[in-house]
Amino acid sequence: MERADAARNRRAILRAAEELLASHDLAEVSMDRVAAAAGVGKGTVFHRFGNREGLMRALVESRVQALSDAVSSGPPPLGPGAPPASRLAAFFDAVVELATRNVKVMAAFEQASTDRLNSPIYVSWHAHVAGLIASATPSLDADLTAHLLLGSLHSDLMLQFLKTGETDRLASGLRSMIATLLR
Amino acid sequence: MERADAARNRRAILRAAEELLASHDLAEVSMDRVAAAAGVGKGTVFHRFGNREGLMRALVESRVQALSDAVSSGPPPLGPGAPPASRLAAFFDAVVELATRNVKVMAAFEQASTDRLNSPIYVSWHAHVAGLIASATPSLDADLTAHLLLGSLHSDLMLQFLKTGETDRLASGLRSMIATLLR
Amino acid sequence: MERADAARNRRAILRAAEELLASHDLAEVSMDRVAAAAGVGKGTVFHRFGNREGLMRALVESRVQALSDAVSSGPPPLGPGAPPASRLAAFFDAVVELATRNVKVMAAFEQASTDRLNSPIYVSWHAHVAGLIASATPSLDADLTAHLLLGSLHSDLMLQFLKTGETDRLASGLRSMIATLLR
Amino acid sequence: MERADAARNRRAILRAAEELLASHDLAEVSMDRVAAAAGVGKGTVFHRFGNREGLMRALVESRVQALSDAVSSGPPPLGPGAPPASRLAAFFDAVVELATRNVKVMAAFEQASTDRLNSPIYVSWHAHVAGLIASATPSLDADLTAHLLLGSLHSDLMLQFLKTGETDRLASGLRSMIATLLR
DNA sequence: GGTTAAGCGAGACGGTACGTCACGTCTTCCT
DNA sequence: AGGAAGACGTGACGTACCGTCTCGCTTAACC
Repeated sequence: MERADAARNRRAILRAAEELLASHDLAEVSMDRVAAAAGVGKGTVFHRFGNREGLMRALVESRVQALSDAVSSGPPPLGPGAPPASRLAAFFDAVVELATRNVKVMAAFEQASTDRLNSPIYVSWHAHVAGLIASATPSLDADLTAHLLLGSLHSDLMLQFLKTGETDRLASGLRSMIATLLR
Repeated sequence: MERADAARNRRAILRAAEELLASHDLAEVSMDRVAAAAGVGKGTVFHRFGNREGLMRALVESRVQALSDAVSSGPPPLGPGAPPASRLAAFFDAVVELATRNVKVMAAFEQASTDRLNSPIYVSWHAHVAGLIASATPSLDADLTAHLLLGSLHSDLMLQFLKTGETDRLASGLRSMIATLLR
Repeated sequence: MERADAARNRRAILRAAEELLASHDLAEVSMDRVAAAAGVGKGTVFHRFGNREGLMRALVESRVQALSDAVSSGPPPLGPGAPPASRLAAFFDAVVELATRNVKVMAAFEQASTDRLNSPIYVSWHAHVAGLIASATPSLDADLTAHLLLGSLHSDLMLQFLKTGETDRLASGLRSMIATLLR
Repeated sequence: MERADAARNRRAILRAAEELLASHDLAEVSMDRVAAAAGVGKGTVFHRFGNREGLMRALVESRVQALSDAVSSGPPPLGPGAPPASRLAAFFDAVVELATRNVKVMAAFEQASTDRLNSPIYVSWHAHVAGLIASATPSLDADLTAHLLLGSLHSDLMLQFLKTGETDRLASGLRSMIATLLR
């Protein structure tokens, strides 16, 4: 079992990392600073998360958990039960909303990631999207189309639209794009 | 005017960087090594290109020049004259082909870039694509759609498809996606 | 406590620096080369010694330790017990001998030093010499005279006499000078 | 012949260097800054003075000229005519005074000099001092003693005494030292 | 409740990349 | 034609980062 202090430190680190990301430029959030801000030695951070990528992934995962649950077992249209096209639209709406609220975290993850396309999160998202596409419009190359759609979620684009406060323009644009493609 | 030796060194550096990128892992291509491989002092590299990002941008630009020329003044369908939809398809074909041949360079640029969306290349590509979309299908949010389409060209995706040799699957998928959207 | 590897590296660095100084021109002994010769990263050298001056000081200190011990607790005439004049003569003999054997190191230190007169070594030497002068000949301005005498030990002078193999001429000249002054 | 503008630039450079040395820390007086302050291209500085050492030497020489003249053809006791001991005392008084007024310049020269002991100025001073010593007290090793005495004039010591405003203590100490030695 | 060993915490340490700076050269232009 | 200007080349220095390693401590499970 994880010791009590270990759990406490894990939380402290995640929280410190989040706050630093929120308040500072990405490049300024070094592992050292995270450790210091968490009131913890650097070794602890690495012990707990392996490396920068691990920390950032953990950060993302903590923010993504709710969505995953909603998708796999929540109520429609996000969860099972609704028609694929609706689920897809709902999913991208949710993802855009999620990414909007956590741009810095997503950006940090992307930047630290060595193999983004094979990270658990991307893989699961891709599987979900591709599955929905396949059942909605079998004539499409579902696998590829899923990649292309998910490509729209890169943090730099999110950041750009967030800066001008047009995130819903992004969301609606994506939704109509999906609608057109699945027709 | 640029001095003769300066020009020679600039070429040597660009060439050395390219060769190193081709033969080594991206992380191993340090500025020092580029300098050494070019037979030039490290200071020279920084003097000429400012920083890593500058070098990588220059590298990309050198590879992109031909495409830019073809787009602005070459023969149709890439250049002016063809209907927008054809030009768009031709453009993405060309970009995929270009990116395929220079994945390492593109990846290096992305990784070193602090503000990809505002880099000259992205800006010009986006302007071109958005313009074509606007004239082909005025009902679309051209600006946004251009961003979404260009999002498909991230190096990690290119790399993935290149590894399995399916780059034409990517190209054709993109083309049909564009066709659907512009309809 | 100092970690085992740290101690090992410290020794390796000092040794490499010494050998490089012995075999190369002072200007060619860069921190990079020292690191490389020691089989150690450059960061390690700076981590351990702060900067060039720190490294050179450490080098000198390592060579000076024996003399310091002999002065503070060794047998007369260098150590306590002998009359001040003898101790002074013995001290300068020893210092000249020491400096002769380590000209390059002393020169390197002088060159890298920003505030030679306040370096621990100079301060301790000066205190020792001034103390002896004061007790031998109270009528002298001991503090000042100590500075003047120590001024004779600049590496450029040592080097000059070393080149012509006349170091004992220097030593005996100094000794007789001291004798005259203390009379 | 030197062109008029060349001479003007030479003067401007020397003057700029002096002012910079007076108002800034030695390490901050780079050749670039001297050139800029003189309103002149960097190439001009190097063209005129060869390198940093050359510039600093020129600076020192410009300050030392008057003393040299006084020594070789001025009135006693500095110039010829007075007994050697007096001339020596007068010389060191003059040098201390000179060095005091120009510590920064002297320090800059020392620091930039590769072979101080063979610089024209040191050589001439040494010859003068050694000659006087030899004729005043033939039993001494004049050559060596001259070196030892001149060793007292290092800029770091001057600086130290200048900071505490005790330059006359230094001068009188030196004078009595000389008196004792020549007796 | 005390003991102990395994996990944990802390940060010193190692190494490499990046970027700055200053010196000195060299070409190009101007007078 | 020679001097002025500064772009250019070069290497050294030092910083900052990531990730490792060692040593001391804590804690949780067991006696």
